[in-house]
Amino acid sequence: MARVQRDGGDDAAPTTELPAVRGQGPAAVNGPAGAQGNGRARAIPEAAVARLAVYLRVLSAMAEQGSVTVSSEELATAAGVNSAKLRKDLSYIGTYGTRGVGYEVDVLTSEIQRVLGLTRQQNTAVVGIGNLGHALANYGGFPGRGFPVTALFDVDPDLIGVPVGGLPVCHIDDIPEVCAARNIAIGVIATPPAAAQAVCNRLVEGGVHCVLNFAPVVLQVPDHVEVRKVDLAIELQILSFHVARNAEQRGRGRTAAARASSNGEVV
Amino acid sequence: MARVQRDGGDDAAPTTELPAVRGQGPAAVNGPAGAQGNGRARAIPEAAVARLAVYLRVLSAMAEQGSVTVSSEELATAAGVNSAKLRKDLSYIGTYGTRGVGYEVDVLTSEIQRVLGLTRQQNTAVVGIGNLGHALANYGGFPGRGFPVTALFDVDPDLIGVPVGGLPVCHIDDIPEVCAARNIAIGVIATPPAAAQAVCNRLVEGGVHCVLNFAPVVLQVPDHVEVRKVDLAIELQILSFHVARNAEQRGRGRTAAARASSNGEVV
DNA sequence: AGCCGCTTGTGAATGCGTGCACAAAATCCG
DNA sequence: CGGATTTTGTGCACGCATTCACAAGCGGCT
Ligand SMILES: NC(=O)c1ccc[n+]([C@@H]2O[C@H](COP(=O)([O-])OP(=O)(O)OC[C@H]3O[C@@H](n4cnc5c(N)ncnc54)[C@H](O)[C@@H]3O)[C@@H](O)[C@H]2O)c1
Ligand SMILES: NC(=O)c1ccc[n+]([C@@H]2O[C@H](COP(=O)([O-])OP(=O)(O)OC[C@H]3O[C@@H](n4cnc5c(N)ncnc54)[C@H](O)[C@@H]3O)[C@@H](O)[C@H]2O)c1
Repeated sequence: MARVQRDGGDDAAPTTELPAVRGQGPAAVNGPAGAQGNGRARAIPEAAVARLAVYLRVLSAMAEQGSVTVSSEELATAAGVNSAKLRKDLSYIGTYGTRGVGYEVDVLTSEIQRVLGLTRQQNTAVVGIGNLGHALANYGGFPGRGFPVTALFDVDPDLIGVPVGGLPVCHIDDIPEVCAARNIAIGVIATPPAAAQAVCNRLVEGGVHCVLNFAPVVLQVPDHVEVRKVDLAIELQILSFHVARNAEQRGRGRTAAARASSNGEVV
Repeated sequence: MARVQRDGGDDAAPTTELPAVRGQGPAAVNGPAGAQGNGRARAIPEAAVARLAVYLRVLSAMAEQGSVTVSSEELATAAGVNSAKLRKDLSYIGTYGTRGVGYEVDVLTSEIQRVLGLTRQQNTAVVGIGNLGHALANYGGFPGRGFPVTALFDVDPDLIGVPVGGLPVCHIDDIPEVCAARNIAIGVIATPPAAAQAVCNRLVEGGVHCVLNFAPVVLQVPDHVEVRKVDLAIELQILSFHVARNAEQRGRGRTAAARASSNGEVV
């Protein structure tokens, strides 16, 4: 397992340890006895991790554009957040800014990459090479960001062995074996909902600890497996709720608060 | 007042008004004067709205399976959440349970649909008919859940006029006009990142108030427009963080306490 | 060198979300 | 018909997240 290192990482960094997220479990264990032995590393809130990934993308865009330093204000507006929140997020990973000046783009970039574990590539597998699976397998944004797609799986006999995006499709019965052999870290499920749980179980068998699920079902997994789901229908329904809310608000004369233009347009 | 009209159904329900979410704006304006005049309707937390959509899906699966009533415990485990949280979520939309028995599946279904604004279909447009856009246009799960795809747009001359999923592709210059004409409520952006902002602006011109964005950029929109983004690279990076964290934890002997069901929230 | 303006980093306050625990209600059963 | 049983609905407390506000620190300017 060659620890594939990304750009010329200063892997040295002796001071900062890799922090751990803090108790998100029920009844957090922070009793008086809970004081954990590791003196240093502060915890990173889950919500902050998600934003760090956004900052990373904005930073890379700025680097391409030639910027050398950024202020928290600049970076914050580009990322669509409050500047205080941004500074607090960055403070979780260390102190890399210069007061009165801002942050060095490349320093901040590599520090965030380090904390997110992006100095090491994560092999990814896609299961279910249908409409969505094809798009995912062909998408250049994954390998480009350190997530090479190194295995594809499906159950359809017509697909087995066919190369998609340059990689031949394997049969789902081989999931455990192939995942273990190719050191797959992340499994992406793009099968019909009915098959998702079974596929997930196979992935876990193959030693996959992280799953990204596109199928609209709630997966049951052992404690040590992390699942994130992307559910487009739910996203649309949340938007639908806002449509209804806005229509309601527009119906009655609402206090100035939020509205900006809201001129004549009707639903 | 044009209260959101929902189809014929049981509009009776005199008690429950359509509630509004509370301050989600940046720099929320909830100053001391912010006390809103509407006495009754309680606010639904944003997080609860996302979960209601999940409950809805689980409920429809249960209805197909022939269930007539569910207890909060059943529904909660099926949805992957705490039963207390589920009951609290449901309490935001009204009181439809029977103590000692549970909830009637069809009643709960229609009440959640009502609150989410799903009694009315939301016309949806997809912009950028590439790999991802094709998958979205062909996906049956959208029209099946009340989000008919009624417009497709692209800039590629070879695509204009070509039917995809039975619907011909229009040119992006026609976005404002076509969106207004077809009463598009939700716009889905699946273009390359560089084009996303321009496309978004056109959608807003066309009267679209809700946008679902797949392009990895932060969109700038007027206050009255709601944007949700689906960013797969960020999802993978969050998973990557957990890989790194677990590797770290596994390095040292860590107390068992750790993890429970975890995730839940849709990003 | 010393002062000034700018920006970071963070303590503190507030608000929100979550989970617990229990009273209220409704059905079932003796 | 009354009590036992079950399950809802919610008050309450706690912890996380967000935001404010400001001292600390750094560079540049005079
Ligand atoms: N297409 C979209 O835009 C879209 C949007 C949102 C959600 N989804 C979800 O993503 C999933 C895939 O969608 P799709 O449109 O690509 O569907 P699809 O039918 O085009 O593709 C499904 C693929 O999975 C394969 N498959 C079926 N059973 C399998 C199994 N047991 N193991 C492995 N592979 C199996 C099929 O052979 C097929 O290739 C579905 O769950 C769908 O709900 C899709
Ligand atoms: N394919 C995936 O699995 C995937 C995954 C995550 C994110 N994304 C993102 O989704 C977006 C689309 O991805 P894709 O793989 O479908 O790309 P793609 O290149 O296959 O398709 C892009 C489509 O957008 C069209 N287009 C280009 N400029 C346009 C413009 N100005 N207006 C309208 N249409 C325009 C192109 O003609 C093409 O049809 C990208 O932003 C990508 O980063 C894709």
